[in-house]
Amino acid sequence: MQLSEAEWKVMRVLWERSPANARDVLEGLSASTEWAYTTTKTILGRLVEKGVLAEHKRANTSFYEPLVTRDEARRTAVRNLLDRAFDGTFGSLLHHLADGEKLSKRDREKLREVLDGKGRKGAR
Amino acid sequence: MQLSEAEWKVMRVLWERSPANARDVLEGLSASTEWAYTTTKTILGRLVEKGVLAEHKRANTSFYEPLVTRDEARRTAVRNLLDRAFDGTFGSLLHHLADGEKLSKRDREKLREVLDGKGRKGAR
DNA sequence: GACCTCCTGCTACATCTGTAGCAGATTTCT
DNA sequence: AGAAATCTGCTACAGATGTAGCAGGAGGTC
Repeated sequence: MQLSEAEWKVMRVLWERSPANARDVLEGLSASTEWAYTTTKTILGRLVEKGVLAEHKRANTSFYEPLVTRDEARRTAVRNLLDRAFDGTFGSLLHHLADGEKLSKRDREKLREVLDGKGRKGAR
Repeated sequence: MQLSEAEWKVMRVLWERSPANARDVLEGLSASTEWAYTTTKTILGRLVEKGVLAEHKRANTSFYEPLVTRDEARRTAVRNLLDRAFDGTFGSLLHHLADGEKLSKRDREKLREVLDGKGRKGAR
């Protein structure tokens, strides 16, 4: 399930604190975005339609909750990038990242670290 | 400059062999796509408009040539993914890749290799 | 020179995405 | 209860994207 830019914004908030209503999301976004309340609602609606969010009402208000984890969404996004721009292979992306992108010393260290298995969490 | 799915497809062909005309591109795509000739033309036109391709005519036919390198386009695409889905930081993506994604032994080796600076080309 | 083929420029149109307004129902405050 | 604040469901609309048709001009063929 591909997410659009605006959808990512909303999801980011909901992965932070979930069940949340539209008002909560709008506030959670306030740093990065200046949306009308209804804009938030529209995106939330589309996400529900896409099956990415669950919606349940309490009183007259809808509360939303992710049905996919952030990691799943990320995986999909990476997969998509791979297919579009990197021959569909990790190798290609990895090479690009490590070779071309301006990784900071920190990033390199960090990456080496995870590669070495430190910081591994529940090896999938 | 963000490229759409269809635009990537066309660019892929042109990065392989440019200058090429619409017919060439269509043929270069034939493996992955079953487009009408005019579809190819439309995308080519949009890419020219976006300033991603140069177009010059010989006789009554247009030939196209990339104005951005594949690497530049990839960089932009990665940056975009980062911003959408990974807090805008490499660290986040790297961690996701190394930790979560199912990297093959080969990929891990390769990654470590590039990290170590082997296979470095033109260390910008 | 007539004809067939191919190319271009323009137009079209459905879907997706970003953004938001409006009206009516519901809740809350006083 | 009446007013004020909210929420929801629907509608709208412009720009991007995917996909392609059509008509007229240019070039090659016999």
